[in-house]
Amino acid sequence: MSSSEFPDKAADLSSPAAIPPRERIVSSAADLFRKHGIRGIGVEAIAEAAQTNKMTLYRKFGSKDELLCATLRQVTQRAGALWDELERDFSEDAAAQLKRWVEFQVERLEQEPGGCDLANAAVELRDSDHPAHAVVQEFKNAQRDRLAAVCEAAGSSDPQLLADTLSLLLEGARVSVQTSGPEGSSRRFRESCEATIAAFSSK
Amino acid sequence: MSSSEFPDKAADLSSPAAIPPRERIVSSAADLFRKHGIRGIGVEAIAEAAQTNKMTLYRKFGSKDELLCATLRQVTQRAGALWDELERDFSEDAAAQLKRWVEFQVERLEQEPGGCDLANAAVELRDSDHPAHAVVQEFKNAQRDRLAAVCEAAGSSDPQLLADTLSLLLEGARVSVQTSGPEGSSRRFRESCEATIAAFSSK
DNA sequence: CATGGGTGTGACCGGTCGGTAACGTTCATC
DNA sequence: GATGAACGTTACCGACCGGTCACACCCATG
Repeated sequence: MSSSEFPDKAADLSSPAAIPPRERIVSSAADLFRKHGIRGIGVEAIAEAAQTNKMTLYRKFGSKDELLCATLRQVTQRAGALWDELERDFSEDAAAQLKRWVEFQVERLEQEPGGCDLANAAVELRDSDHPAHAVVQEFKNAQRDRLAAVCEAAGSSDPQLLADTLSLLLEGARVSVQTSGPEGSSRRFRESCEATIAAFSSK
Repeated sequence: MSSSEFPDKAADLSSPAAIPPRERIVSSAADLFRKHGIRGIGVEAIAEAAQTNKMTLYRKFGSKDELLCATLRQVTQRAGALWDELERDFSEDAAAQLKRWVEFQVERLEQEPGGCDLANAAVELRDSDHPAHAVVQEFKNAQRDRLAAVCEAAGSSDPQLLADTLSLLLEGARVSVQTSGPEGSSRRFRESCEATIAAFSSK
């Protein structure tokens, strides 16, 4: 503790730079929860990963559960933003929008082999009274409704059932990646969706 | 430690009676893992639930991970036995077999709102090197293959894809129960399956 | 320069966890 | 009745956990 007090400022990319500690904590928490599970990581490790300490973490978030809910809410917001971006790319052809949605989910499936953070959290927290469950449930139903709107616009024979079916396929694919590996049923998620959409195409 | 050494033998139903301690431990472990998650329950509580103690638990199973694998293997065997039973009930009409499979899964969905123990374990244990992952993966792929055999017999247009699609629907339904509640997409699992099967019916 | 809010530091608390050691007990077998 | 395997009991270990306390620090504002 004497000379050269800031050894590798070059490696301090994007961490204590301009981003306020609260956001750093949420980002680190999301990352570590994803890697190790909620019960598998301690608050101290989260604080260190965020280049801060446990005390400031507890000043921003009253408890680990609160921090968890905050990270889940960030995940839902990010997912919502991706939806918005996707819809901006939508062509006017409503049928093409559904195919675009499928492609989008295929990409996420390949790029995020850890599955859905929200679903994983809900599975890990068996206690359905946990506040995180409300966040997850609200988000999942919202996602389904947005998808149903697309199905409706595409003029399928039974838009609600199509949305539910595609939702189940997606949820199943994102967990199958974890249970059966990348060579499991999730590998054919795209074809499953296409066959389903074709089956529901009106007249 | 003096008189009345066996206070309530009447309540000792099915526990220390004739069932050997090893099976009792596995059963209790399966039950408690299901209720509280793997990381959410301690070995001591498992031993007590099995009407035994930690020491004998560790004499039968070298570690908590070993015990977990043993319980997961029991789950796979039980599921395999249910499959066998289901196939014995199969009518000769191959198409009816698929409908029977759907009904069977609908029942499980309603009776076991906790989802699939294997999938839940895989989600909770993020570390893919954990030995439990091998048990889960092998089982999931075996289940898919058995389903594919039924699809093949039913003479659908693309039996493999149908099996993968139904697998995804099932996996999705079993996790959606936990993420979206019983009023989520899993509510229409039966109709999703029926529509899918209809779409794949050959000519 | 004084103030005060946001932040860092380290020690600490009570509790729980997975796992082990040592010793006692039961009970069937020879 | 001796033997030995299987099981029970208690205490203990080291590690880690979520959460708190007291105190020092930095820095912008007045």
